[in-house]
Amino acid sequence: MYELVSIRDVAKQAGVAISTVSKVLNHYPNVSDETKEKVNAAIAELGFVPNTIASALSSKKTGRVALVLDANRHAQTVDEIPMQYIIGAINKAKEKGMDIITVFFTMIAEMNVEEMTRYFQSQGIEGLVICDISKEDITLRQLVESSKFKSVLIDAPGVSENTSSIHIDNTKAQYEVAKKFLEGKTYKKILYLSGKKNGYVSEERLNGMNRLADELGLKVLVRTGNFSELEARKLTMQYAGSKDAIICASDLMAIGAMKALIDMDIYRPVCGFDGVSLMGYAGKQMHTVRQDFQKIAASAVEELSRLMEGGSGQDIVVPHKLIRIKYLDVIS
Amino acid sequence: MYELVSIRDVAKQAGVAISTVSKVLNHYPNVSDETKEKVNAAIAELGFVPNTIASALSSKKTGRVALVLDANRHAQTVDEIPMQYIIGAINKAKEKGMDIITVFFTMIAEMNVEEMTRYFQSQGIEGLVICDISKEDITLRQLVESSKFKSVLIDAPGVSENTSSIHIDNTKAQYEVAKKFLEGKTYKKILYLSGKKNGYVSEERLNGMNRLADELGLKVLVRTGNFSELEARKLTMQYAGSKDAIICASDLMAIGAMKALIDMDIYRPVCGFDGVSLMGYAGKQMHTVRQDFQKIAASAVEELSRLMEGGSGQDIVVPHKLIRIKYLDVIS
DNA sequence: TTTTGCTAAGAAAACGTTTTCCAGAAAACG
DNA sequence: CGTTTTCTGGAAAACGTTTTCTTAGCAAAA
Repeated sequence: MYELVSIRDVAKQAGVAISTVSKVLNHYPNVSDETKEKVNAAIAELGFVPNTIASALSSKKTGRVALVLDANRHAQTVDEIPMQYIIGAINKAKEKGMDIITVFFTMIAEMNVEEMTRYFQSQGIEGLVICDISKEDITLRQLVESSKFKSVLIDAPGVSENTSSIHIDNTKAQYEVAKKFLEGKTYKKILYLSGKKNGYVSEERLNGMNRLADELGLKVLVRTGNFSELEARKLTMQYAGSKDAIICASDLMAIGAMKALIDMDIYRPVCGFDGVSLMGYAGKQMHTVRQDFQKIAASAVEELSRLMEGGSGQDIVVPHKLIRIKYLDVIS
Repeated sequence: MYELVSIRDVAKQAGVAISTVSKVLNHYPNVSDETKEKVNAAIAELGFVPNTIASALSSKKTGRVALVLDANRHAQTVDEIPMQYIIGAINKAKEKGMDIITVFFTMIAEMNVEEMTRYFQSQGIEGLVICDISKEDITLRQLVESSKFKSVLIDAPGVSENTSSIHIDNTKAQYEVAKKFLEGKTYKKILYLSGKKNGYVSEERLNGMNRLADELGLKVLVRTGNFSELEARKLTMQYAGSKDAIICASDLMAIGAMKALIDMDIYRPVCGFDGVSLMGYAGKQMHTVRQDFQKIAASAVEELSRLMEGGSGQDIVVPHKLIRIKYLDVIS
């Protein structure tokens, strides 16, 4: 590191004490306009930028935040959602003067709570944005509940003094998109490809589906597709023959289903969920739910910042949109 | 931050001086096995983890590295390459005890060299992995050449004492894949969709294409597709009618070309470049060049670490593979 | 005039490490 | 047995900030 100019140099240049420079830097109240100006002039002249590391050590505030992403997700390289989370989080963090450290589940999978705590603490991490935690990620859940860090959970419940939750209304969204999908149709026998067993969003979406089924008197066969394209493909091969339509808890599964239908050479309408642009490449039109993942991640960072400033946790529901996705939506 | 236990506590527990603990921590030579054991016992007992921030301040070594990604890239949400870079870099960094800060071009676009330098320095960043810098990114290039940081350029030239370059042999790869694509065929009139004007890899690939054209006596019409699907689509619409085949400098453009051909309802064989799995979703078979982006990014971090330890820059050529991509390659 | 209250600015300790330098003991040497 | 060398461990300064405490100065109140 080339530390060219320090607060010390600024102080000398401006003819004031180090502490005074620091006060100007941190917008302390008790400093005269005159001194402020002198200091700012010196800062500009010397091209001083505060050393965030020293500042972090002294103030015990790092502004560092970890974005924790599911490992399973990027196993499927076509899954664009994690990247959207990253972009949204990083941009907002920049705006807020925070630093995002991206961490994958796999990196911390073998750790227990104490180890995780120490790992994050030694890195100076003060808050966590956790994406898609499931009921089975016990250690991570314990970490969140330990209240050692402020955290925001994307797509998982868990509001407390130190924890907020941010998500769309999955139940409602699944209900609505399926309803629209079925509107004016006479499909009764539905194959529903659910997400993960013990996944929060999966259960909510399933609830939405069930509610609609009750309302419309549908016969719904539920199978767990694990959010996997391949799994959806298999299940479609197995069950689609005797069904009227297929409703999926994710677009990736919808693609798997569509590909299977093509291979089987039968037609069944398919309904998706997520609104990923990959869908456009399957070359089909389809009803789905559009989530703005970048915006969700940005809101999560914003919320985390609020928590870190002393706010207490809350449940945030972001709006979704029902769309009909098609090729031209994507490339234009 | 909850600093539970410091080196001071360890020292007290082990009955040695602070400096001794530090020496054990950093594997200094002059410490007896007996003392080492005492210290390690104390560390284990207290669950001590060194505070990386204090360590960074004191040693003036942060181990922080910025991964700089092209802004244009993620405008196309289906582009999976940046995510592959991120995964590869982060995993290797973890292994090496380094920290990756992901930075997008857009964030630093409006800065001049001095500002960029200060920005990175204030963040304690010691090295850069820069992806896809082009000839027009003058400031970033100046930053690299300023030698204030060690850097590794992915897909761009620029070897010096402080800078390494890592890339496949684009010229050769383009030559080979096109040759294989044309093998046994009689296509003579080729539409070549090149990448960016002033892009390093684009020029290299074009050279490879030209070499083959000379060799085989092909008539090649070169148009700049800017690595954009939409642009490739337009160019295909415009020129494909009078050509025998289309060779593209990226898979994304190949997809654009294919979609256009479908819309035009004519058949022309298409050749791609990159081997992205998205290709599988276009539902076609195609010749292309497979690059392992995760591995490339991992090697880049490894190389950066070598530079930071005093090694000097070098040019690293990683191998590529010629493949024929198809749906099942992707989902299974 | 003396006291009180207030503001602005400086002095200095602290944050948790690393690293240089030094002292003492033990070992090697003549 | 005295001298030098080697080895181990400790003391203390340093890294660049923040923050608490103190003081000087001055105006208002008594």
